[in-house]
Amino acid sequence: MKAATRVIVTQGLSAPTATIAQEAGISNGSLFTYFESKADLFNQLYLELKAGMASAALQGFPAGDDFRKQVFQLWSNWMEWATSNPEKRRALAQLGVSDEITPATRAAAHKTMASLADLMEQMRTSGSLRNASKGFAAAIMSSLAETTMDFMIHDPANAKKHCKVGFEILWRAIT
Amino acid sequence: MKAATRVIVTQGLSAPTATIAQEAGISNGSLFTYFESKADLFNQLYLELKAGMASAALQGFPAGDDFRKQVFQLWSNWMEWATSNPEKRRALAQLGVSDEITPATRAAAHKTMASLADLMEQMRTSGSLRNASKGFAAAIMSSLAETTMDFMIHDPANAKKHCKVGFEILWRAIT
DNA sequence: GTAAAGTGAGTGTCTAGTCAGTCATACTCA
DNA sequence: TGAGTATGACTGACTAGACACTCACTTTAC
Repeated sequence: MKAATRVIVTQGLSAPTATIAQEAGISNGSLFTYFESKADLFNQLYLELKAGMASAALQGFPAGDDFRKQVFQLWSNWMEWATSNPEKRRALAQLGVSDEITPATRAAAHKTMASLADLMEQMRTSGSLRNASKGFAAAIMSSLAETTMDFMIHDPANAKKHCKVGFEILWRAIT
Repeated sequence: MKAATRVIVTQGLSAPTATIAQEAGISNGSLFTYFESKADLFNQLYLELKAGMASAALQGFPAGDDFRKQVFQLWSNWMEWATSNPEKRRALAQLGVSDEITPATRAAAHKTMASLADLMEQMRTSGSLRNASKGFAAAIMSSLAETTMDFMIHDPANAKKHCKVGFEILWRAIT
């Protein structure tokens, strides 16, 4: 999985399986004893990365704290994950738009993010996004997060600032 | 270009050039008298689609009107373009993440959107996004627009509502 | 001694791009 | 007027290369 992530980042999804195998230190043949096909590898990887991202975002979530602090904690965790795992994020971006990823895999990935979705839903209903539909509100929040991550990674010198500004935009959108 | 757009939407960027040629009603060989390579075709198409999108967004821009109305006009135009050209948008999304599109093409595309960027910059400096960097603010606005488009296309029954809600979120973000 | 894991050359398939030749068109001039 | 001719668009069979996946065989682990 790590090897595939690295190779996808540098060569894209059309990278030969042989390259992935080499990067993993195994033969091309061996790869197919672990994964039925290249598409299967991609689907499993997508699922693993999504699950890892969600669990990182929810790490050490403060239960009783006030709402703004909770949301900020979530935001910080998410940004922390993104900045310390830029490769995973880039690979995920590529996999996400690939048509090799089956609807079933996407559905499974969505399930692993259920807690995250619940929290977003809570944010939506409690503020000015309440007129937005559930999915739309979640998508808006995700896209604000994704855009902020892009800029933190692309411009690390101002990462802290981007993180804060991004959060303020989110907060103004949801309250 | 139209044929390529249609084929990319249904088959992705890995569609054979022969399929694109067939869709255009010409032979595979002919295609290469108009485009040096498959990548060249993709780059030209990307540029054309981006330019078309920008010009559609700026169509009939009201010069003297009050600022909120101006921004809303821009927003409406953009959403109108997206909903009446879902194929172009989907093709653009695929091309945008492809590594066949050269940095030079991306730069040229950026240039064709200069007026749009100017307007976004005006929005940024005049409101609460003034703490955000220029690029970051523009990216946030674009991603709000893109997400809204996605939902308008995906859920046409509520398109009008999504359009309005999306604009309100943008307006709250920039004022 | 045996089962499991690993190997990598080989196979079948796919496709971008080529090129030798066809065909439609516009123009010339007897 | 229309046969001849030049031009360049168009054609599609073909080539060369790439790559996912297989399988007969080797190595390792216990």
